[in-house]
Amino acid sequence: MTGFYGEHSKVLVSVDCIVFGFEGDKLKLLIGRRQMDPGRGEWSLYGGFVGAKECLEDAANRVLLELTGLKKLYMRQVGAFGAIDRDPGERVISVAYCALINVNDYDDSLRIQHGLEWVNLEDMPKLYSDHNEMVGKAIGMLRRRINTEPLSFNLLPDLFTLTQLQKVYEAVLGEEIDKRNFRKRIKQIDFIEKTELIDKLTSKRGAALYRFNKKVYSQDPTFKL
Amino acid sequence: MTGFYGEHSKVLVSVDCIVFGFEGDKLKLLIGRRQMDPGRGEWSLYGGFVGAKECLEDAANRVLLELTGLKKLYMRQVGAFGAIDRDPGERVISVAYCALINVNDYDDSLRIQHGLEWVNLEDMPKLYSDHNEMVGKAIGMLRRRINTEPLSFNLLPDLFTLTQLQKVYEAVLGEEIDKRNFRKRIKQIDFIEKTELIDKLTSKRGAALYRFNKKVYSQDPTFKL
DNA sequence: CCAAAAGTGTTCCGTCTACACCCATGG
DNA sequence: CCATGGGTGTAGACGGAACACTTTTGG
Repeated sequence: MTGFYGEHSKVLVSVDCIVFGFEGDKLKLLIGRRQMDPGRGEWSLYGGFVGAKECLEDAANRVLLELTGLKKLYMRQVGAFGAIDRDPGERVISVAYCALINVNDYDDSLRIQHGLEWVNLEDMPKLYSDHNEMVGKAIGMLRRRINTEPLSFNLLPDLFTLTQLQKVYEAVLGEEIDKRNFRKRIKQIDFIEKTELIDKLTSKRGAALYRFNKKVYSQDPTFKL
Repeated sequence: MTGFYGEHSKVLVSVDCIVFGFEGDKLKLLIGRRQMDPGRGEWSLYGGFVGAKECLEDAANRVLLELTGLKKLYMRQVGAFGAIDRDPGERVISVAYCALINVNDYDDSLRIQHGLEWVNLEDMPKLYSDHNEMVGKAIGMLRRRINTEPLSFNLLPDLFTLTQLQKVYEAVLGEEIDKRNFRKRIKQIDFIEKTELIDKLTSKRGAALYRFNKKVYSQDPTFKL
């Protein structure tokens, strides 16, 4: 080790992934029973150590890929957590990342293979170490950003109905929204496109399917729901 | 070292402090010439390594105390920066913290002793490594939060005039605000108290001095400017 | 034929914005 | 007496919130 800063102490750095999904009308969180000591058997976020030649985002993406089989997820840093004894095993500073996935894209066998479960956010149990705090911060971030960043589409299939979209907003914000007002606002957003397709699964009458148009969005990436 | 996670690599972790002040009608940033290799002589934020027995907040507070002689500053985590070669010397993951100080409380001899300068934010030079990115993120945070968190008072003396307060808002948001509208909104906020005192320094007529009432705020810590 | 979800407009109220003049005082 | 910054109110525009009924169709 020939570093410039040799005299200073080094610490383990990990990433922990807060993976949100959406099903029915509930926000879900992907957690598992911890499979190593200390804390074996406790509910926990899924994480991993940051490699010597790996940047934080790469580490988070690696862990997410391992976990979901999915690349290019929506992912945002939640923050660094560095209390001395946050990990009972040894000092570990962890950087939390929040990812949003569409549950339909998710290969359930991977979930089972890793011993993971989707839990409703409102039923979240006590998690290992400071993981509850990480989840809390992540939700706060989603709430603050959902009206100014196109988050919500990451939780839905490519084609979605307005009712589904509204349910996502309601689940993230934790409050009911008036249907007519919601749809009025959506109509003004030009990167949410109505398609000719109709979804007949969730209702007898059928509902128009919409799509997030990334190109239109990137031309004017400002909106306010 | 008898850790549970012994096989994983450890890295140096530092904190970098983004210190904002306010003077006249400008936001200022405290930076200095880097006094060690690599990068000696480049403009840089002030930072320090995180000790083995020190949590991130403590490290940031230690560095800020060293720098300003002040405790209990308003301080928020900006985020973790972990690109592999972000530091040309050796791998260092850095957690950036943003602090707001009242320039009047600041002992200028400490500034000189550390070779630091206040620069206007708009004249910010190229900084060492990814420090410009840190500052950018910090400003974004301030802008998003200034209307829902009582930030602004940290940049002012205990007693301040409404014009001073407005200048802080204008500097942070980077836009002019209508004086009458601003004062109308301030009047509705009950934790901003008018005192009987009058400031005769900045104007001939004299301006009423106001005060942030922490107790009133803590009873109802929600507002919206 | 009925249950279940989709779809659709209007009114009201409160909030934000634009805007210009008088006041007090030190020098 | 005048230059400087302090202080004040109103009208019009706009956006958000409340609110209920009709449509379609599978079972």
